[in-house]
This record gives sequence, structure tokens and C-alpha cells, in this order.
Amino acid sequence: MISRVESAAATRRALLAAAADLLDSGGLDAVTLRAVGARAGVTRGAPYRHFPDKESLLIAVGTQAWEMLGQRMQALRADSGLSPAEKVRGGLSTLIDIGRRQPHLYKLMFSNPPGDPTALARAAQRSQTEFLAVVADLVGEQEARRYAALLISSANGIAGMEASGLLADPKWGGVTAADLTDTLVGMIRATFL
Amino acid sequence: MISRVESAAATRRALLAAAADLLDSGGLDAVTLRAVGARAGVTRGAPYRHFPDKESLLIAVGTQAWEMLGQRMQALRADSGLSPAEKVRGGLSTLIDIGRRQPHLYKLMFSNPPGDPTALARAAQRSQTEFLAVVADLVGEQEARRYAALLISSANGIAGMEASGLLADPKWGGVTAADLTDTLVGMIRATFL
DNA sequence: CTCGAGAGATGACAACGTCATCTGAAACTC
DNA sequence: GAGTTTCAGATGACGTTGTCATCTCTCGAG
Repeated sequence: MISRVESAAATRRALLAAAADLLDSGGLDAVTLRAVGARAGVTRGAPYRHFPDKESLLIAVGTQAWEMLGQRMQALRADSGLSPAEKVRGGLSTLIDIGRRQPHLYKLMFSNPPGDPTALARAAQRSQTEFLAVVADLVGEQEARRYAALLISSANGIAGMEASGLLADPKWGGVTAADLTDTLVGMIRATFL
Repeated sequence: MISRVESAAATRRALLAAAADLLDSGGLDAVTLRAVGARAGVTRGAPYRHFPDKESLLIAVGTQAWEMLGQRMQALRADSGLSPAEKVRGGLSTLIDIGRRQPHLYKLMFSNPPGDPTALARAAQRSQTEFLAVVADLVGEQEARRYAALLISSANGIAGMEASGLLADPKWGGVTAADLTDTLVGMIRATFL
């Protein structure tokens, strides 16, 4: 038997999953409270029992994504079979892969909401901390913060360029996101050798 | 006396200016066709005489911004008082400055519309070509395309991180967008010396 | 002078986010 | 176990939005 609080929690999860699905398949415009409710098996008003408004629901979806990324970053850092450079490259690739596979979710993760300007930074905490530690192994504690910020920013930009189709321009000679990541990590490594 | 076509063109310009103003001050949500019309001195239906739909209006605003950036890039390239490295740095700073001063416009410039996936790439053509030439002066024709793509992507990412407030996190030790740009250009220069 | 074209105004419609209110069942009190 | 509280969900309504069909009026060509 399912208790009332269990059922409520299940609905909340269903709403989050529905919103994430709709975001993936149809973009932000497809995420309407009515559609989310319908996909979760409830009506349009039900989400208001779990989230104060639509923006909060989207923040929750983005936070969920950041948390999963944080776990992957931690696993990457803990992987003893990889060199520091490989870990850095892996971290960047992980981020860029989200941008490629789930461009709308990715955009959500980096678009901070007007209502709560700190929501993103809070959600991104763990991912960034893990990545910072990985970078420190490569470039040392002294310069870690600057280079970690640069690397995350660059990876973010590469993913964004790819998502908006700007990288596909023949002007760039068919360069891929992976090429740019390699170039970047190569430059970092050359700088610290 | 103003002719009819002149007045129509003036309305079109007024609509574009109104949309850009509203975007700057209140973000994308503030750009409603009714508000744009009101600010341009017409009613809500008038924009449909100049743009097929709202998305087209926004594309036009973004295209305008890309064109102005293209002009600035050209002027930068033509400036004989700057070294190649300074030109590259200037180009990146110009882009990042737009991100800082007009974050909503900046986001629009890099957010590819569902209706016309090639609109952005077309609008960005000139800016990218100019920047490509500047980069070629620094790293040579051979590697110019890859590094230009990397630099634009990175600048884009830096601007995005700054705009979403993720750079302000104390974790990064108070690093600024300018710091990251300098670090990036410094690495490029070191690689090609 | 006539008339077609086109810019703008206006009314209407469906979809949206949101709120107030209602309903019913689970959970708690005695 | 009966009565009461609580809360997830359903429903109706409202204001706003993008968009379309239709109407008006004025400018410019013939």
C-alpha cells in the first residue's frame, strides 16, 4: 500500500520527469504546465501543490541535472585509472556531451532565472568543486581556480556554439567540439610542463 | 514631406528599436508585441505588416546586433596601431562586453530560433570572417580556423558564465572575465612563439 | 479623378500561467 | 470507531499573450 506522502512524492517525481521529457523533445516552449500535468497523469492545477510556480519547476529540473553531473564528476575524479589530463578532458567532454544530447536541458542549466538569481550557482556547486579538484591535480593548487574557471567557461562556450549550429559553418573547416577540447587541454598541458 | 514607403520604413525601424529597448531593460519576457507596438506608437497588430511573426522580429533584432559587431570587428582589424595579439584580445573583449552590458541581447544573438535554424549563422558571418582574419595574423593561416573557433567559443562561454553569475562564485577566487581572456590569449601566444 | 494597394486599427480566438474554490480521501484525535 | 483536520487534486475563472480576419483610410499610380 502506498501512503499519502509516498503518492505525493511520486507525483512530484512524475512532474519532474514529465517536464524533463517535454523539454528534451520539444524545447522550452513545449513545457507548459498543462502538458506537464497531462503527462504526469494529473490536471493543470496539480503542479501548484508541489511547486510555487512554473519557474520553480524548471529550476528543479535544472538542479536535478546539475546533481547528476556532480555525481559523474565525482566518479571521474575517483577513477584511479586516468591521468589528471585525461580526467580534465573527460570532465569537459561530459559537459559538452550534455550540450549535444540534450541542448534544451543544457541551456536551462546555464540560464539563471529572474526570480532566483542564485539558484544556478547553488545547483552547480558540487560539479564545480569536483572539477576544481581535478584541475588542481593537473596545474597545481596555485593556478587551479583560474584555469578551472577558464576551462568550464570554454567548455560551456563550445557546447553553446555547437548547439546553436555556429560550429558547423564551413568557415571553421569542419572542426568538432572534441577537436576544440583537445586543443584546449593540449595548450594547458603544454603550459604546465 | 515623408512618403508612404519612408513612413513604413520608419515604423519598421521604430519597432526594431522598441524591441531592442524592451529586451535590454526587461529581458525577453518584456518583449511582447503589444508593448513593442505601444512603444513604437502603433497598436499590437501593426508589427505583422513588417514581420511575419514575433520570432522574425527577434531574429531581426539579433541580426542587427551581429551587423554592428561585424562593423566593430572590421574597424578593429583595420586598426594599424595594434599588434595581432592586441587585436585578438580586443575582439574577444568586444564580444564579452556585449555580454556584460546587454546580457539579454547577447543571449538572443546566440540562441538559435526553432523556425529558422540558419538565421544565426548567416547573421554572424561577417563578424566571424573578420575575427578569423585577425586570428590568422597571430597564429598563421594553417591553424587559424581551429584557434578562431576555439577563441570565439571560449569568449562566448566566458560571457555566458559571467552573465549567469557563475563566475562570481568565491570558489574561483574573484577571477574576472578579463582575467580569463588574458590567460587565454597568453596561452595562445605562448604556443605560437 | 478614380481606384488599387498597403499600413494600421480593431475584434476575436485559443492557449497560457495563475488563483480561488471545491471535493474527496487519507491521517490524526479522542 | 466516529469525528475532525489536512492536503492532493479537480475545476472554473481571469488577465495576458500571439495570431488571424476584417475593416478603415490614405497615399500614389493611371
